[in-house]
Amino acid sequence: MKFKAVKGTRDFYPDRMAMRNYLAETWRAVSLRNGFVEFDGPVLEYLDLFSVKSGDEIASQLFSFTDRGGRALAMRPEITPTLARMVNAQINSLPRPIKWFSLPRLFRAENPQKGRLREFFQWNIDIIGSDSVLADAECIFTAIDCLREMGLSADDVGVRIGSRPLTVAALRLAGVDDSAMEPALAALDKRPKVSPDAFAEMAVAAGIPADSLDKLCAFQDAEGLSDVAASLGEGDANSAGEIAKLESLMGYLDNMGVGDYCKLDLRIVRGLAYYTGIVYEIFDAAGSLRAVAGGGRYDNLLKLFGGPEVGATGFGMGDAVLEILLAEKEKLPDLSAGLDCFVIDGESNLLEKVLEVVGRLRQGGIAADFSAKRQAVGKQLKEANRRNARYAIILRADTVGIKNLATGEQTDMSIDEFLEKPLAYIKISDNPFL
RNA sequence: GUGGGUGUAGCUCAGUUGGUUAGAGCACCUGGUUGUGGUCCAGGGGGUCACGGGUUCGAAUCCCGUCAUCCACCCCA
Repeated sequence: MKFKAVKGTRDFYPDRMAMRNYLAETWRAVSLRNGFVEFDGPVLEYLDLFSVKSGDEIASQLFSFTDRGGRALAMRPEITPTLARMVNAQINSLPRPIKWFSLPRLFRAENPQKGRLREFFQWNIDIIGSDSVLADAECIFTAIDCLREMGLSADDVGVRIGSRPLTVAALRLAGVDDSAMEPALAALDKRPKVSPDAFAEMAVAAGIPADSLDKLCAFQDAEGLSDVAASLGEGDANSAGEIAKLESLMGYLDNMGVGDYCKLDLRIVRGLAYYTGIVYEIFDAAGSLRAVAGGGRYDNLLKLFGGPEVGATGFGMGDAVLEILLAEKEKLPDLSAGLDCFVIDGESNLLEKVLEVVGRLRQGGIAADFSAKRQAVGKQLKEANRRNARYAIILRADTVGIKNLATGEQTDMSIDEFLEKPLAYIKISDNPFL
C-alpha cells in the first residue's frame, strides 16, 4: 500500500464510526439533560492563543504552520482557550452561569501510546460565571451521569477529588516558599507514579524540606476531611474555608446520588499551573489506565485571556481511554447496523414493484434496501441475512410475504394492504445510530 | 525528543539449522439444491514476505538503515 493514515490518526471504518457516534451522541445527550448547551469553534487558531497559558514545552507539541498570509496558526490541542476567547468576546451579554459543552476534534503532535493519539475527540464541560462549589458538583455529576449511562458502575470507575489551595497550604506549612510553589506541586503530582525513594529525591530537588516529607505524605493520604484539618493544624481561615467547600461538595454529590463514585484524594494535584481550587481525575478502578477525565476550577483563566475575573470550572474527557475502558468492562454496545426491511422480488420481472415498495418504505422512515442483482429468492434471503435485516419483504405479482428473519414467521397479504400502513406489520429499529 | 518489542493476504497468524512455484482459518467473490435465509459442498481472486541496501550460489529467514506500529519515558492542556 502506497498511502497510509498519518501517524497517530485513525481511519473510521463503519464499525468504528458507529462507536465514535455512540460516544458523541451519548456525550451530547447527557450534556443536554444536565442543562448544558453546545458550542464549537474553529480547528485552526492563532498560535498565540495557545502560548498565553502554556509555555514553550506545550508549543513544541502543537501542529503549527504559517499560512500564505504569514499568519502563525496551530491546530487546536484543546478547546479551553477557544472557549475563553469566545466567552470573553460576549461576556457582558451572556446570562450567567454559562453552562457550555463541546465535542471538539483535537490535535497534539506527541508520540502516540496507549490511550494517547495525535488526533482524538474530547468531551468538554464548563461552567463559567459561578464561584460556588455547586458548579463543581454539577460538572462532576455530569461526568458520572455519562459514565453510568454507558454502563460503568462505582466498582468500575471513581472520581478522585483533591484541592489545589489545600495542597498549597500544606506545602507552605512544610516550609515551601510561594516562589517555589510550582515545582513543589509538580513533584507532588508525580508522587503516585514513582517509588517512595524516588519521590523523596524529586521532592527535595523541587525545594521541599526533607524533614517535612512525612507530614506532607500524611496530608495527601488523609482518608477524611477531619484528618486533613488535623494535618494542617490550626491553619488559616482560608484553609478552613477550602475544607468546608470540599465538605459541601461531597454533600451535594451525595444529594445527587453519586456519592459512591466519589472519594477524597489529595494526591490529585493535576499537572497544569492554572488550577485554582478543587481538582479531580476519573480513573478506572484497577488504576491500570490513564485518567479517563480530569478537571477542576480555574478562576483566573478568562482574565488571563484578556477578560474579566470570573469563576470557571470544568473537565475534559477523551475518547481514547474511555473506549479502552468500555471494551475492558465489556460495556461497548452492539452497534451492528441493520436494515428494517430487505425487499425481495419473489418472481421474475418484479423490479418495478421492488422499487415502488422500497421507495414507499424509505419515504415512511423505514430503513429499506434491496439486492443489486435479480436472483433466486434463496440468494436474496441470504443477502438479507448478511445485511442484518429485521424483515424480508417478499414480493409476488399481487401479494407480499412479510418474514421476520429472527423468528422465521411470515404473514402474507396484498401489497396495497401492506403499503397502507407498513408499521402495523413491522417493528422498526430503535437504534438511533442506524 | 529518548528507549525497547513487532512488521508475511482485508483480519488473526503458521512458515522447521537460509534451499526451488509463500500457507491456514476467518472475510470476500462465483457456482451447486427450478427458487423461503443463517448450515454444507466445490471453485476463485488477493501477497515485489513494510521499504531500501548488504552478506550468500541462493534471503520471508542473517546484518545495517529508513518508515510504520505497539509499549514505556518526557509531557499530559
